[in-house]
Amino acid sequence: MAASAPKIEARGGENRREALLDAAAAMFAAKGYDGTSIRDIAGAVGMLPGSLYYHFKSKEDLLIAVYRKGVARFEAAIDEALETTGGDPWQAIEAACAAHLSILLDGGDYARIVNPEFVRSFPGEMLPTLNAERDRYERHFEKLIAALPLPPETDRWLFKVALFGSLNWSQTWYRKGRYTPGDIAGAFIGMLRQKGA
Amino acid sequence: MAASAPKIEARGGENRREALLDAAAAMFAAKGYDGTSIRDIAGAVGMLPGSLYYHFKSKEDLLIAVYRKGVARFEAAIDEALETTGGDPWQAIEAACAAHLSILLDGGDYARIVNPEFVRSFPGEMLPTLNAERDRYERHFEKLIAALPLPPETDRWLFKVALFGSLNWSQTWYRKGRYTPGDIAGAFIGMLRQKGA
DNA sequence: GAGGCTACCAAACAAGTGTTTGCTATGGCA
DNA sequence: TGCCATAGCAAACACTTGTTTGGTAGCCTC
Repeated sequence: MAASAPKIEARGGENRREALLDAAAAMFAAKGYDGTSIRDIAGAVGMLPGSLYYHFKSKEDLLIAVYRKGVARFEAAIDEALETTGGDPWQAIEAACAAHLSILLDGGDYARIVNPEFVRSFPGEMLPTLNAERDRYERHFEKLIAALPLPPETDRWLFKVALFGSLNWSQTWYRKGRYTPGDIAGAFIGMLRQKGA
Repeated sequence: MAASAPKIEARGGENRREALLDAAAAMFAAKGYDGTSIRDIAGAVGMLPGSLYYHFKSKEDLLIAVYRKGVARFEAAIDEALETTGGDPWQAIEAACAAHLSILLDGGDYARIVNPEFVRSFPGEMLPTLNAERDRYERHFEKLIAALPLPPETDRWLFKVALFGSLNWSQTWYRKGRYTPGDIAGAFIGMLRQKGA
């Protein structure tokens, strides 16, 4: 991104763009990409539809920007979680899962956009771009799983997708109150952790 | 395709309705509900857009019909799987999971529609109707899980959503060839099955 | 105080949307 | 033969969609 001018944000410069991103994230999450119109988004921040095109060159461009911000939140959360965790691999992956869940469940609207099942409804040409972004994030978890003391017959790739499935599925049933992200992460890891190890 | 029946089937009674359902399922699965137009669906079976309204009274009505057919497939598959399974609870749930996966992964386009993450993009008023349909299906699994000899501290509800997450997530990574639905079901159940029990 | 840049308005554009309406060709039944 | 339900055509309806274009008020610099 071009960031060479340090003063120009004096008047609603970057704020308006950010407001549009927030509104777009909220409405995409609520009604889907196709279900949300430029007029909806612009209207939510008190703008006319045409004015949005000053900040984003197309609706797809806006979506990509929202998506990037979503992935960045996940990455920041597990980076922070892993910094404060000791060497025990089970503890490390549980912390990463808890961080993942905290963004997924309480991280606002941006997190919803990142869900691959959500992404499937997007215009096809942008799919490779978005998936590459996501793959990079998942690699953090692959490393953590590689360090786990699992029974030798365990397929670690299947382990990853099983874990990811459990985690991401929580979006469909989670309601605030009953369980915290930490509870869920602990329970899931507990189920997957063989008693002998 | 039409080897022995040349043109006469252009006016088939129930066949045309079924053809519309198939086309709708395929296009909903590929491009989403909003991304698919009545013209697309009607055109796919060689009909004009208005003619579709003879068979379905609205686009939402068509979607509900597709969804119902999707859920019915899942139910038929696990009903059949459970009939031929012995009394061992772990064996029973593994069979149910394998049946669920075989529909989810190789069951064609109808299966995709049932995914809740997909359903979230549907018009809001129909959500309760669709979810009730799905809850009924999930209850089969709740019964199977209730019969499992799990450690006493295990939250069986979290066990269910963890398992369901792993299973349904497979839609996002599965490609034909490497694993069969049976392989995946066996591996997932194996991971969740504590060695001591 | 002239020029230029930022951020936006106002209005239109062509294309596509779900749906309704009136009509018609077909085939079975009395 | 006449009747009637079936299954679909043809054309329009009112509306929404993403996007473009031309203009302009306010600020900053020279």
